[in-house]
Amino acid sequence: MALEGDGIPLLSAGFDDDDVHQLAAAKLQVFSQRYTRNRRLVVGALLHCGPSTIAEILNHDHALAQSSTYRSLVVLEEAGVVHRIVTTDDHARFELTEEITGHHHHHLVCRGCGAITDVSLPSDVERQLDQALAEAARRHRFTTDHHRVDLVGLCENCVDR
Amino acid sequence: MALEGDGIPLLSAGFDDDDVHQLAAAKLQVFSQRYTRNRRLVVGALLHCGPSTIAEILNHDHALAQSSTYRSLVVLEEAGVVHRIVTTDDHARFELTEEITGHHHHHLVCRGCGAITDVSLPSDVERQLDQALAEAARRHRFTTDHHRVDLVGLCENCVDR
DNA sequence: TTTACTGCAAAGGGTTTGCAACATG
DNA sequence: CATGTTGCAAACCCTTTGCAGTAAA
Repeated sequence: MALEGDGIPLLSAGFDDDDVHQLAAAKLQVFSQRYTRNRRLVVGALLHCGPSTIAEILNHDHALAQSSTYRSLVVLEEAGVVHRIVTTDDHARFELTEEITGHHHHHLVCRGCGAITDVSLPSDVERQLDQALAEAARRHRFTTDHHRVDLVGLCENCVDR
Repeated sequence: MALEGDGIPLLSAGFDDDDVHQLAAAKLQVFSQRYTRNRRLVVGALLHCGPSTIAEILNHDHALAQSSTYRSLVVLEEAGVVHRIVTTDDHARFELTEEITGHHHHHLVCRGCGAITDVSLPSDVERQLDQALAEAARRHRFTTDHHRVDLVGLCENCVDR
């Protein structure tokens, strides 16, 4: 199983690729959607490559057609299997949702190469932040879906170029 | 002067529109760029409307041509006068930078109408978050430009529709 | 008066969609 | 078999760019 840089498993112990696929299938079923070969390939690519652009997904699996991949991602997003990551502004990136991976995390967004690295914060910081954000939302009568904490900058490879 | 919902002035006391324009002109001058009528109009629109899309800027000032506005925003962004906000995925949004407004803040991003509301967090939360993020970046040898903390959800107007 | 900026219109490029063929339950 | 899914190619739409005319230092 893939391990994250912090030593935190991307998936909790016992979660393997099959579990992810089963969970994805179950989530699609709720929306009366089939877990087809293409959709499985897309999930497989994300499982294998982490946060990826469409181009990276297509490149990882030449069996996938571009338009179908876009359509698969729409369905997978609606079902809560994948999540669209907003980065700087070029290509869209997708990753498996926390509901699938069971792992809350944030992103280091490289403005050089666009790469995204997952990081997690100490749980006490996360908790305090959640409270402060909830309070801010309440003040503005804002209904929160999720929060987004990103660091924008340059990754190790791009910084010395 | 425009006041923020939290009762925190968007600009520190004594800052008025003229100060913003002077500061913008100074920042452009560093890059040998002129603070022209168009660029002033764009800054004026952002000053008046807050985080805005190109369409909103054009709508606010019918004297502005679309292509010129795009070009103005590129120059203003390079000079550190405006900042591109990445939201869900439709149109780009722009706001005046914190260097101009002197006010660190975060965003409530409405996935219904795309509206962006500025909020600020208690300084102790902000400080603790900064430390945790700096530590995460260090672990990954990541060079941070800035952090981004957003709440994604539905604004007051969009929630009951 | 030189250099940078503007505006129109056309091109670019990631994403979406129409439609006929296909596969899955 | 009926319905949902796929793939090709064309359409979309926000954004960028070429170029001739204009304004700013």
